[in-house]
Amino acid sequence: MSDLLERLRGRGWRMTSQRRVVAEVLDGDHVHLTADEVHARAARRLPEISRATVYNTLGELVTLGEVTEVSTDGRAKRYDPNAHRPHQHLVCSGCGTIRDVHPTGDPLADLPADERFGFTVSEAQVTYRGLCPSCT
Amino acid sequence: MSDLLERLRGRGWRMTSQRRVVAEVLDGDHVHLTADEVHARAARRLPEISRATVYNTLGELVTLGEVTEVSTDGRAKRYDPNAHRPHQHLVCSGCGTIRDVHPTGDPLADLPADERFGFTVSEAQVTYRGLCPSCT
DNA sequence: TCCTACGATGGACAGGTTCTAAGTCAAGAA
DNA sequence: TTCTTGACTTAGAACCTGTCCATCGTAGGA
Repeated sequence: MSDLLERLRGRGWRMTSQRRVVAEVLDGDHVHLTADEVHARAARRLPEISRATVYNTLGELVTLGEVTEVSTDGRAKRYDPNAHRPHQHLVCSGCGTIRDVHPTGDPLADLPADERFGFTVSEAQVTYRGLCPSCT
Repeated sequence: MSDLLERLRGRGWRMTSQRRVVAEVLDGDHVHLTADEVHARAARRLPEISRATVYNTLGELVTLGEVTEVSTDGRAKRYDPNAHRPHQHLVCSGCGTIRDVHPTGDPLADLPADERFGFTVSEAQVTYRGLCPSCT
């Protein structure tokens, strides 16, 4: 977990108590938290942390490539700290639970040149949807 | 384009001028409009149409399976009138343009049983991201 | 033509996120 | 160590998207 803090420091990040707490929250359980959940967990350790700071910090972490944004429904974005190992997401249509999954094959290879319309395609995100065991 | 109106009438839809205009807007250019853009275009023909009506009508069209919702970023949902031919989306990270694409292969088949965690997986959405010719 | 249930209206409201102006502090310089 | 400064944080307002509600209007059958 200090890995992340080390990397951030190495990139010249000014280390404040707020940023440290946000980074530690994300680096803890590898679940997919909303900004509000991150704020709630951070506030347990640093009660006066403001929402704006959480949003700012999350935005910076995304820019730095340390976490990725996941927006599976139209509701709040979720933040995925597992940005270094490529993976896709499996979402329960019932309760919204998200799991990281690792499909075989490369979806990028499945998009023929004549379906790219001159785009420089760099990424393929796959979202699997279904019902989890408890919602079935 | 009257196809859509015919189908809706056939399903017992009560045809009002508002619903007609919304359906026609969607059935016009096959682009992916936000609810607000649909409202703006509809209002060019029927200035007093309200936002609530546009949201209601779009929601009904989604329920009927005539259009699908697409949320590629965390921002406004977009409405895709091309609901009858299965396809995926190619999104420009620069300007947000969305194109329908038809990859080969079936992403559902690429998710092994031991990566399904007991879920009943029913659908796989693929979002390709990159830069369009004008944003490159 | 008349009725009436279904649809439309607009304004309030709510959740999520971004912006702003003012105050605070980490970290390099002296 | 103390000073300095610009980057960071804060609270709250503002904004955007979407939903809800009470009331009014009208499509379409009798």
